[in-house]
Amino acid sequence: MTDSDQLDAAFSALANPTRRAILAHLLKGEATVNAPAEPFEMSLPAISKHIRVLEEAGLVSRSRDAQFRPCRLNAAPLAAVAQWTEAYRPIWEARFDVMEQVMQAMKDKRDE
Amino acid sequence: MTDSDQLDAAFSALANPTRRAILAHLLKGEATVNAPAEPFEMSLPAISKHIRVLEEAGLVSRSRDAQFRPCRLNAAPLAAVAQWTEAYRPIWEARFDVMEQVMQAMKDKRDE
DNA sequence: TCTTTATTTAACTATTTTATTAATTAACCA
DNA sequence: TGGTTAATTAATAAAATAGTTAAATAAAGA
Repeated sequence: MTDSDQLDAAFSALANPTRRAILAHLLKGEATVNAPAEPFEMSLPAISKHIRVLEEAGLVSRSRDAQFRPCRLNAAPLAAVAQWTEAYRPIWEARFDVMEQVMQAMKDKRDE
Repeated sequence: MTDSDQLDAAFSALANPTRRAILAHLLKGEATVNAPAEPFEMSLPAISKHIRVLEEAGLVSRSRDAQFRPCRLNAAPLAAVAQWTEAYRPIWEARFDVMEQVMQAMKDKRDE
């Protein structure tokens, strides 16, 4: 799997609100399939599949505990995502600078 | 459009290597549809559609210049992406800490 | 052993995504 | 005006995604 494939998998996995919610849930600690399913009006197999997508993207790993399959967060692919976005930071920061300048100019005008 | 919808759109748009390459291309400055198409073995309509996806995610905006439609990068949605990932930074950094500890332990062992 | 709990697999459906080629629109230029 | 360039739309097709319900599997526990 190339770096690009890993980013594909990570970004695709993150492109779904249910999956992002599952990750957020896992920030609080391990959880089984049932646990993160509760807040969603969705069948268990659907949640199970979402978890599999997260697992295949390397965002989640699972162990075995009797009939439970506890998931835990593996944020490593998010480090790659964060690193990728960093290349664009100067652009959006430049934007904010422009916005600040505009706001300053408006303020100056008001205070004339 | 909710915050979540915006993240959906941004992450989906970024989940494709052609689209990420188009963004990378736009880091160097404005470009027309034809320009970022060249390095890809892909038809023009395909590139055109990718640009539309980027546009709908707010990552690109376009103007008009005769028969050209120059695109420019709009990195604002990436600020939201970066912000989203920040919540997970402590997790991956903790991971790296563990890795560092393991490496330190190996070093210590070697130096015994 | 029988039942319950947790989870996955199977089978299916609807929608979306990604690409293609052919045709169309828009604007310049000779 | 007629031709060229740039880009989009239309029509289509294959594959992936996201969900469903029903059935199967795995382990615990009475």
